[in-house]
Amino acid sequence: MDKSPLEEKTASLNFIEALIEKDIQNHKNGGRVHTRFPPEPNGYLHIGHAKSICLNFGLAKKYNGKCNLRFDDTNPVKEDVEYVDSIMEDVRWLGFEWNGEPLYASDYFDQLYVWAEKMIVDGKAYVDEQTSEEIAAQKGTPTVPGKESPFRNRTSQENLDLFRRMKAGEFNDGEKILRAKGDMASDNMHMRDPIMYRIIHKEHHRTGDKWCIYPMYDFTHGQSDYLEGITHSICTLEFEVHRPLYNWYLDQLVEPGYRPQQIEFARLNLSYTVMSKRKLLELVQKNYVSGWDDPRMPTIGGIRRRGYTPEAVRDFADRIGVAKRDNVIDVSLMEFCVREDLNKKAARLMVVIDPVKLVIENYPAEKTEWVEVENNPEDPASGNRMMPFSREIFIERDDFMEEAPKKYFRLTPGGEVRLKGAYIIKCTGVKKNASGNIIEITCIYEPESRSGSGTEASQRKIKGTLHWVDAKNALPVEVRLYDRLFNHEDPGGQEDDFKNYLNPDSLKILSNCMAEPSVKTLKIQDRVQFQRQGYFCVDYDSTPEKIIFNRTVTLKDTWAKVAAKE
RNA sequence: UGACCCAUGGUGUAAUGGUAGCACUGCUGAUUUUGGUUCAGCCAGUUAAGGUUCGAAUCCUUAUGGGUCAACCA
Repeated sequence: MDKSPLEEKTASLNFIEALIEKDIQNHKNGGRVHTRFPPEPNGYLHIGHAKSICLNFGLAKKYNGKCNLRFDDTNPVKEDVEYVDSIMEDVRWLGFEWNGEPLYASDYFDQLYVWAEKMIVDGKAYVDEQTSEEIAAQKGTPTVPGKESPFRNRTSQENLDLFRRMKAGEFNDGEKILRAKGDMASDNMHMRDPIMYRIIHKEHHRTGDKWCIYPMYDFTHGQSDYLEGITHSICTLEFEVHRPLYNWYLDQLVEPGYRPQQIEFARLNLSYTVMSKRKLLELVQKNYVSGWDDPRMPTIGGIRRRGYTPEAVRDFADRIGVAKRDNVIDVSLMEFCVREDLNKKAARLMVVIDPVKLVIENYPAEKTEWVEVENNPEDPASGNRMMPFSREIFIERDDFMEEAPKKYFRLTPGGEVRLKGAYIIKCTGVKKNASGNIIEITCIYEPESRSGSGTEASQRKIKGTLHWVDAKNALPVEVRLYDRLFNHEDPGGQEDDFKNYLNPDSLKILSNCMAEPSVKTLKIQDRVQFQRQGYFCVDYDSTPEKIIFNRTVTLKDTWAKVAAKE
């Protein structure tokens, strides 16, 4: 039986959970927990949003509460339905289902308008008709107090009339705005007569041409939370300074009592990538990547296409924790999470990425036999499969060296190696072309050494085991080797352009890889392990004629480290 | 030269006045028909100085460092 979260004293809580548990114990809001994920539909979601999604939906789940999906769509200039659909897809892919229908801040435009008029009638808001430059100039700076607008003391009647005419479309964009009467000397810039409404003659993706005035974020978010009965309104640190305004608007508009509480946490930063919408957009627009879902992008679409599982992403979100201090998570933690998940789930396959032909001289020319190999040693239920084996096979070019360092235990001239699932072979020579490149390796095999035969020869201890593919039955496939997009830990935080730190080797396309015949049964997005190499998934571009794999992540490679040191 | 927020190993995160722990990374070693997995172990931390206290990572003060705030963006 699951214990209630409140009884689980053993697990430590993050500061938001601690706060929520205190609220539940104090029976605040009747002990309800209701969160929301409030994206603006003006771009694609990235791994930072995934942290927020896991947090908000995860909290609701943990405390038997609800989590709304609410699109913060108050600016028709930037927003589009295209994004709404992709955001819903991403949230669902991560494995979460929102409470009821998707909600929209634009659903509350009528109520917000009523509230705006109330502010005017109460003498707490006024119509300003200065230019944005004038307003900015008189707003002061964080260290210099602002000055009051010359339009600040109009009568309520005049303000109401002007505001209604704004709504009626009598003015052009930017001609007039509605401002709240805050405090132009406040240390908090957001309290210096914040703008409530602006004129935008633009069709809205949901309300069409009903409105030509649109509320600002600050005049929308808290009220939306209030209307939805949100208890804990979780957002990132940069909204901390907005909190006084968030609370102030509600205090002006609604009866004392229930209030949603804004709580801020530190956004996710990941090493070796950029997260800002602007920079990601630039990568797409200038074709440094193939699109928003390029497998190198930190977007949820990119991560999905790369082959990450939702489970791995959720586990990652769990492990990075939630706190208020700025942080940079090492991307190797994310790689760890996906390896750990895929190790349990991914079927093993033999694929030779950089093939070189190997001929077994003492193996009959016409013979093909079938050998049995495990699908996944970590999952006995996954069973075994048969692979063809014959005189000519492909092995990895890296798995042979004419002059090898001491700890190299793959194939060398005169050396022995085991072909996984098949026989022990011994190298007898190499053939090279005119330019000195190896074109063929020759070996002899030990006929008694077949794997699983139980013979003494088959049980001999051999240091190296290679993956291989039967040449006659090999299927050529394309493999896209992805690596980190940037070769600097913090490409966005440098003096010069972040694009100077793009990793030139972030994508290598190899089109002559040789796969075992069973790859034919794979479908788009299937995830597998290429034995000894890494985890791969079948790309969207794949067709039955041309199978294409994306490398999700390499296997940990102890040898690569040793070799690099030599 | 203002207000607010933050400060624990390389990274991230716990310890809620009472033994500084966990994970990732890195490094050893064992096991292994994946140089994978698994297992065992190691390196490494409370920004500083005062104060309160029997006792401080935790509370207070100051300093230092980092972050946020001056869109008719969210």
